[in-house]
Amino acid sequence: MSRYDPATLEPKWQAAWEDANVFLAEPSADKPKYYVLEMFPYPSGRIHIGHVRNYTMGDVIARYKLATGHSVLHPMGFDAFGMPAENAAMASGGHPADWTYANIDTMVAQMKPLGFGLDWSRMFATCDPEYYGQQQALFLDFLEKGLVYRKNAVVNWDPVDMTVLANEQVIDGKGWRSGAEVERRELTQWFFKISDYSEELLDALDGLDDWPAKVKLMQANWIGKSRGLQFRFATQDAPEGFDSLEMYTTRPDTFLGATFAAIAADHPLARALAEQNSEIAAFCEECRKGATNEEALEKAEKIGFDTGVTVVNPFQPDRALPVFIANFVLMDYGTGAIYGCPAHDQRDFEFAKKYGLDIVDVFVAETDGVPVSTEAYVPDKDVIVRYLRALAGPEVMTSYEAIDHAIGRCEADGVGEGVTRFRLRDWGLSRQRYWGCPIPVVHCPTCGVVPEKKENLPIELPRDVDISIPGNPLDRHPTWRNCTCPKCGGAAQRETDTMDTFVDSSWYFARFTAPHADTPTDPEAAAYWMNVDQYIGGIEHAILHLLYSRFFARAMHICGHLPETAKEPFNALFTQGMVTHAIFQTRDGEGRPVYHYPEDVDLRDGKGFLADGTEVEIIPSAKMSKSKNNVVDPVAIISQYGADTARWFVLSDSPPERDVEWTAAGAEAAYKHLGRVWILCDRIAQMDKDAAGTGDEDLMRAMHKTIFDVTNGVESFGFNAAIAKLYAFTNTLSKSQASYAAQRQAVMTLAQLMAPMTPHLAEDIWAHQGGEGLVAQAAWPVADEAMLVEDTVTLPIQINGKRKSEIVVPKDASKEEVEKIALADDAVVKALAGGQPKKLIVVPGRIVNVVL
RNA sequence: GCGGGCGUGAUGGAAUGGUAGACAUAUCGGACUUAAAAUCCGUGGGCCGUAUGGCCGUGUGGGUUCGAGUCCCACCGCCCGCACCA
Repeated sequence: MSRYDPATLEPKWQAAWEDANVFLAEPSADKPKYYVLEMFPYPSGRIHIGHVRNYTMGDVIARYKLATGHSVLHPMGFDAFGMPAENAAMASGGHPADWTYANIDTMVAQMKPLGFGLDWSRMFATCDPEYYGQQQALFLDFLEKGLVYRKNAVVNWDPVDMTVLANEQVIDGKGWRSGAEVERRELTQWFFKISDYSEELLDALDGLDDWPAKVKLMQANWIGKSRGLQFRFATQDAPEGFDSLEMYTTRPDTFLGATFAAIAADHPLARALAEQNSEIAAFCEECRKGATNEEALEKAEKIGFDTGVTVVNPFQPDRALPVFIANFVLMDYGTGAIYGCPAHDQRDFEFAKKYGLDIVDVFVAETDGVPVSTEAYVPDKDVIVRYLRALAGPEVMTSYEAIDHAIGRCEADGVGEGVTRFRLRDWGLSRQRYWGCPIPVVHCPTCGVVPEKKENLPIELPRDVDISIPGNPLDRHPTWRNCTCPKCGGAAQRETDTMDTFVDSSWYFARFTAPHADTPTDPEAAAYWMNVDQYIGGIEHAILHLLYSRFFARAMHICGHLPETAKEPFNALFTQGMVTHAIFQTRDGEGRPVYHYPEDVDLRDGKGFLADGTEVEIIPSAKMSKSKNNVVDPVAIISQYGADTARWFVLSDSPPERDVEWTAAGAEAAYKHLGRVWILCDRIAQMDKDAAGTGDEDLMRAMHKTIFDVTNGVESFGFNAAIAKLYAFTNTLSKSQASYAAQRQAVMTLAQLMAPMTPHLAEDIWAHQGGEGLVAQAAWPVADEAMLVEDTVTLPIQINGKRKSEIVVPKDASKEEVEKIALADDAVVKALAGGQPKKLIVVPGRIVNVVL
């Protein structure tokens, strides 16, 4: 043994762990359990360095928990349904299943050399019939409990390809393949009743102490609870049956600034008017153009059509407001009708300018009597409250109280009432696609929609489908949809829609507790392993995936698949950042960017050059993208440096919640450091075993301090800081003149502390020093508190808040003693020039501040 | 557009409201070498100074505090999400 050779030692230790079944998750009566889970990957084809970062973080936790005496569950699987498989099949002529399973095989083969402590015996893919069959069983249970229902909803429709498009397939309002302008079209679809749980999902966020505050805030905003006034505006010149229009508002300050009303193209009134007037009908069609996503709707040019109908605001009986049909009002939100206050809302202001509507400024007193003219005046809270108090009386202190005041008035007059609303909409799960979990229901001409019998599950996807043309292959399959009605036994048709892939990922964490059970979960296993103690994944899942999973856990509890305690399935959540990489680009003759691979770029003094000497532009920290040629392939990194270097680097350079930029220099540095640690270990192993030395005590103090710091770092996701402490301790150890016994203890402890991050190297050091068994199974070192405290502390002295000097005082010195020593300090004496300080602040153990 | 976040040396970053820049990389200087690489030692925010040291400094502008990278307000820039991408 003479050099660090990861290519040899890594497979060796991986085999050793496997032989010893180190990571097989087994319930234990006398150990606490710990379930650590990283968001499972989509089988895109190859693992990405971002996966390496994600699973390394989870692995650090898993290995640490194992070392601290837990029974650990750390599983891996694949989120395997979805559009990319269909797209790949369309492009290559293959089959989505073949593509998916081949990718899974490749990715597993790429993951194993990274040495993750995973229980591979629990692996599954969501496209396995064993998995999605249980998902169908869940669907049937939800249906029975009223947690799923059918209603109409709007989808993106490509009129040329005659197919439904996902939002990502809509580019600038046009279909990605056909280029045709996308239309909004209504289909009957299945929905989960997540909105029934709005209040609960919101309230329960309070109990999620180990979730990032920002994720909880984003979810709270997404659920969007509001208390407002729902009130009726009496109509004039409206078709029969439309005596009034219902509006909802949370903004009492805009009541009197209202100058127009707008309704959705799908509002019943708009539909009624369209029947009578072809111009209105044409306009409504126009409004239905464009994508369904909120961002597109918000950014789209606002257009309106004056219907000739007017309404009267109950707060302003003498003013008739024109009613427009407008493309920015959606039937799904609120009542499908709004009133506009142009003076105090920029969007309404622009609409009013465009259509020549009145602008009534109710805050004119706040703007020195100058009314709104070029843009809306949006008042801040204090201004609103002052205004409302003047309007409604001195008891009004908040906007909320003003709403209550208005509610009272409207209820007395019979024109409105208080309503609590949520922004959260029900979760539409129907997808008109092949590669997903079939929805297990049957459409019977006599019985209507009938749930499939559980004994017929799984309803498997047919293998023989034609993927090559747009549309749902299940829909046009010659025989698959033909079946018998589970109720009457007559000829019937299967539902051909499949489920949103978010359904697949909303309960996989529960399935991991009993991946082979013939029910969705095994109650005993679920009771033992749930909840997920630590969940780790990207911030991009902050809202949808995590909210859906929280809903699913509740629904599964209602159906008896999860215990009450698992209603919040993730005890702690950590959202990690991306791995980025610089883009190296030059420009072609027309100024278009040309992207260069990192291996073609020579970096010198922060500049990059091609082989011919051309300087390239470096765009740092860009998201990795195949088209930008800046993707780092973990497989190449492992073959060059080994898994431990990759693991060490992705943890070391940035805080885990932030993005980390992959650099060749950084990877090289990590590799060199691991090599130095190995050589250090080797040197200590060759020392004279009886060698005495100096500085044993100092080395042991440094060791215990490092144990303390690294333990804290691992516990609190401060991996980068923990690694910095390990660097410092390595430096200390390599300079140490301590005895062999002390140095051996230090290097073995170093190996233990590094083991969660660089497990292979740690095992090698452990074995090299004659350690017993595997370091993966050794107990985590414990810091000796007595070794952490020094006898004296150095306190900085500030004069007027600026550091000027420092003093050394005994660690248990009283405040008075510290004051005395501080006042005797040369710098303080000089600054005081014989006078007395105005104030003397002593923070024991921390700092002294002398105020002159 | 709406919601959320981030901003510290040349670079990645460290810092329970208490010594800003730990640790690492680049650079520069030195040792070793015929030389280079590797390795080791040192330097490593800016300005002034031979130096002891001094002044400035955490995106910008204000505020709170004995003390602000950290807390509050406004602004600028970048990133993420927006319900059929996973």
